[in-house]
Amino acid sequence: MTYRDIKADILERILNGTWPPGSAVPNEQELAVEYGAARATVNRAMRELVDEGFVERKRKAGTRVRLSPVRQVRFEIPMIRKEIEEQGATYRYALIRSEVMLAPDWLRARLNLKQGTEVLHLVCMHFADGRPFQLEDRWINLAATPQGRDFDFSTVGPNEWLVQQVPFSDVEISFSATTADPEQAMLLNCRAGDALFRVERQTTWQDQVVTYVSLIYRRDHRMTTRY
Amino acid sequence: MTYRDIKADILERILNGTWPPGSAVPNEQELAVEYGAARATVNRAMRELVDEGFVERKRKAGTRVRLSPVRQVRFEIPMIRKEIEEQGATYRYALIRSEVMLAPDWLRARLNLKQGTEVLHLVCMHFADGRPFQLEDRWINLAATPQGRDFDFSTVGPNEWLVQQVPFSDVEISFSATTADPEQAMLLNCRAGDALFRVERQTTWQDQVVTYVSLIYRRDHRMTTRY
DNA sequence: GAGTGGTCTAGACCACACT
DNA sequence: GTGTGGTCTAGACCACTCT
Repeated sequence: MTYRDIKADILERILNGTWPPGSAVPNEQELAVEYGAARATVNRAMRELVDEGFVERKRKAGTRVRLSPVRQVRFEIPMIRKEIEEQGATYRYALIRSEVMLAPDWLRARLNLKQGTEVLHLVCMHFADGRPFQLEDRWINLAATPQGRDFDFSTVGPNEWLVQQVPFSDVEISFSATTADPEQAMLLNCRAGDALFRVERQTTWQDQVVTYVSLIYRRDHRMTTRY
Repeated sequence: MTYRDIKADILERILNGTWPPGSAVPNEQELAVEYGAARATVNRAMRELVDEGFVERKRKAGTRVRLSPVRQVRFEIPMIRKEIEEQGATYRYALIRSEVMLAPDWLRARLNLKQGTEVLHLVCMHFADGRPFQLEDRWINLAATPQGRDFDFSTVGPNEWLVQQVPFSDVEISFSATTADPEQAMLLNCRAGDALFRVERQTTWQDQVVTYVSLIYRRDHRMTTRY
């Protein structure tokens, strides 16, 4: 019996109703005896079942099957170039606009920036087989990443540049729907007022917001995953 | 040194550039000696770093810091009642429409159903503090879940019923934007043509699709998470 | 106080992937 | 073949939390 077998067996008993939601699961010692395994092996199986949201454990109280399984989705966030190339399409990038400016009020409030902070505002397009795929509207905090001021983003996209500057950080991401304004409609080759799919991402490093970006896709775009 | 300390220390070295992206990390034996810990303890720390996308491991080849961080998002998918109640709002549910019918062609194609399969089509509203929050447009495969035919969904929502009836092995979920048709606009109290945020979910058990549901939110709805 | 899970250890064998 | 991670074991001690 490997920990995988034990995990699968326990999960089977949960799913087929042997141990219904809310019921107690035998303790590790008992399961170890039943499966003829070490307690550490049972423990690993159970820890993964906790991770996946099937059971809850408390010291002394023991292990119980969750009433309603807390299912989690895991998304990979690929780089746009990879995403397009993995679809078998040709990737093309274009810088539309680039300007250094004082952070506008809405951005200052959102990113918690001091008054007078300069930001780099970039608007870029990402094409798949020549068709507009993603509109990237990015704001880079120059107080956190001053080297961005002089970098030439006309051939390298800001995301590819940033991941080399700030390798790992804390990210808040959100998905929503929005409507196309006239400029967005022109760039994405749709009509003003059309529904668009939007991903917003805010990246923090050491308590300082590095960048805020709004990634806008045409209405028919789907982000899909399995679990 | 606990495995948490070891993990934190290794992560620190990755973040501060001691072990830059692409570089090799010492093997488990060496790290165990360095930290004065058992190899199993180092192993647990490293396994979590793999889970979190910071390093890659291969037998024989050893452990390397990932070049481009494959960052992953984890979403919890709460039940709608909980989602609303956790916002401190009052939840209300209403069944709008319920009918048994032959699966329409687009659904048959999507769910891979045989011709002549009967499905239950439900349209439901979920309200937060009396305001439309989510429109649920659900299709239940009666070949997989025949007991749904006679259940009364006027007080219990289909999701709450389903999780008690059917275990599920595989879920495909996708996010997109769509436009309100006249009926949706009326139910969600917005205008036809408005942008809406849509979550689609298809649930499979033992190679048979159990249910397909489209969950529609008003434009201002955001799904947010951190990673 | 006592029962349960959380973690660590030292040692072992195995499976894979590279040579 | 050989080096690496993957896993298991038996035993131990600890930390939380319930009574």
